[in-house]
Amino acid sequence: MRTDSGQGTPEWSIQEIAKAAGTTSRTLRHYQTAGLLQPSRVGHNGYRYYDGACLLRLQRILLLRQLGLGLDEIRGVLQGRTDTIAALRTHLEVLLEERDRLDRRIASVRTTIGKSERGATLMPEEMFDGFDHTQYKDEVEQRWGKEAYARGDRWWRGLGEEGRRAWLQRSRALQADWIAAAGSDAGPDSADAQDLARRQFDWLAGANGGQEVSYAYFTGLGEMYVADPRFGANYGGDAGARFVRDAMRVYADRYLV
Amino acid sequence: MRTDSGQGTPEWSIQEIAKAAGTTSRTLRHYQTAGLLQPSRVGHNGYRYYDGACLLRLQRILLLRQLGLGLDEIRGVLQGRTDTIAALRTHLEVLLEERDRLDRRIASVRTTIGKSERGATLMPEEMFDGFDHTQYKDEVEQRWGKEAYARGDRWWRGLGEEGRRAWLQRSRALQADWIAAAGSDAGPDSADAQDLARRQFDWLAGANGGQEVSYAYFTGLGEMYVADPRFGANYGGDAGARFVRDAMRVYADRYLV
DNA sequence: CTGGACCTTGACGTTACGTCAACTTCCATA
DNA sequence: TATGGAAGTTGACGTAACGTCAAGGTCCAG
Repeated sequence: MRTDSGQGTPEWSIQEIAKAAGTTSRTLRHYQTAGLLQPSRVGHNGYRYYDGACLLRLQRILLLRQLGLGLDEIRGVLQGRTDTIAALRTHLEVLLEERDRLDRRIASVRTTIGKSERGATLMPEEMFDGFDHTQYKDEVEQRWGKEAYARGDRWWRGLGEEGRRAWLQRSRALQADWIAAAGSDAGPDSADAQDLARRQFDWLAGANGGQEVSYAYFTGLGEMYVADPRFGANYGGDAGARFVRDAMRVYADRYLV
Repeated sequence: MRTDSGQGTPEWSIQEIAKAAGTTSRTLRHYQTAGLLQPSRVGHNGYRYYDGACLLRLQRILLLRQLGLGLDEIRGVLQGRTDTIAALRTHLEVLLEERDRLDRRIASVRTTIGKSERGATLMPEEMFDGFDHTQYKDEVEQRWGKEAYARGDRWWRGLGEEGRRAWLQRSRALQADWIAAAGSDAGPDSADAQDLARRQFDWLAGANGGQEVSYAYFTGLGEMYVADPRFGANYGGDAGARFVRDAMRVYADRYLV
């Protein structure tokens, strides 16, 4: 138990002080190498000994730790470099942001579970050009008209499991090729880009349920890729979306007049 | 950009598929070593190539990742070992617990900031025998009487900064010694234990503001250490608290009759 | 003197990659 | 054809805060 080093100040072994503070000896060694807490004395055999001041300092460290502060921040506080209240305030903001992220994630998981339960293959809808038919139903109706949505939905449901999978693979392949093409230094009127634009046209023709793809529809869609980041994201972000839009416009001017 | 391996199935390089999916090539290599996603083909030069099926699988992985699932769980889902919905439900519970912990931590940080602002040295009061004078005011009054609380509070405030620090060091030293003694196999009536009981008595006499420490008060306090885990925690938990109580009772029977 | 408890340093594991480092391969251009 | 740059590869370290061996010294009671 307690020993007196001969100078009247009581001191304890590493295990004793660890238990007293409700932690482990490993943690104490860790704090030492981290520069947070030095033993008050080290025996000739290398044993660490701690006194009352150490115990107080340790309590303080553990309090801040349990509030979630990192060892670096705690070191700043202990050295007086940082004000305790300021450190806590900063920390609080981090925690609040963390909770926000967590809340959003929880909501996402919940809706995903809900959708899965309602029979979605999970993610097909998500991937259709960045559109989730169920989630964005209202928006789609507003943007393309009620009739267009219903037609698209019928077509989509009519594809069947296998058909949807194939369709998505084709969509994704097309998007990936767009991204790769945008990364090269070929212009939107290059043969490669125009080939992609043609595939894009065919792809849309297939998706439109037999409805024709007009000049206005085609170029308008291109504009939307740029305007709406949720769409553009599927084509490699802003720069990629612009490339797609330009290539589509060139194609339309050339073949859809 | 895209290449055709000669079998009609389109494929992409590692960078291309990474960009298309909105991630990095490093991540793809990582998923491979993690057993989540193999390239559809590996060139004679070691280059990885991915096809549309890979892209779909990757999208699925990334979706689950962004919901917060770990790679292990995702592997289970992909292999069909785990039901997707079941995995998400389990995950949701983890997230909810996480948020609970976060909420509690946020509350702790907030009250700590509040107390610090109101001039607390931060943690002195916390440590006084597990009591926070401000937080547990009502409880103390109920347990020990209004008068006793006021007297203790006056005494405490009268100590001054330096005095409080010294007092706390003494308290902590005493508690640590109790814990160490409880860990040895000496009984509550051993010389060591009785020496501690005497120090405990002196300590209480000093804290009581000149008020005498009666037999009932001393033994009652010992009982409370066992009954109230918040007190007992300072003496090493339940077993430690029992040891302290027993030693205090022996001491009281011997010297406080 | 000896067994067991306690101490030391050193090093690996944890999570999902980010970030060099060293080296090879591919491809377009001079 | 030589070459320079972009892109590919494997290997390894870093991250936060310790937990958990491993191998070996120290202390103490019987």
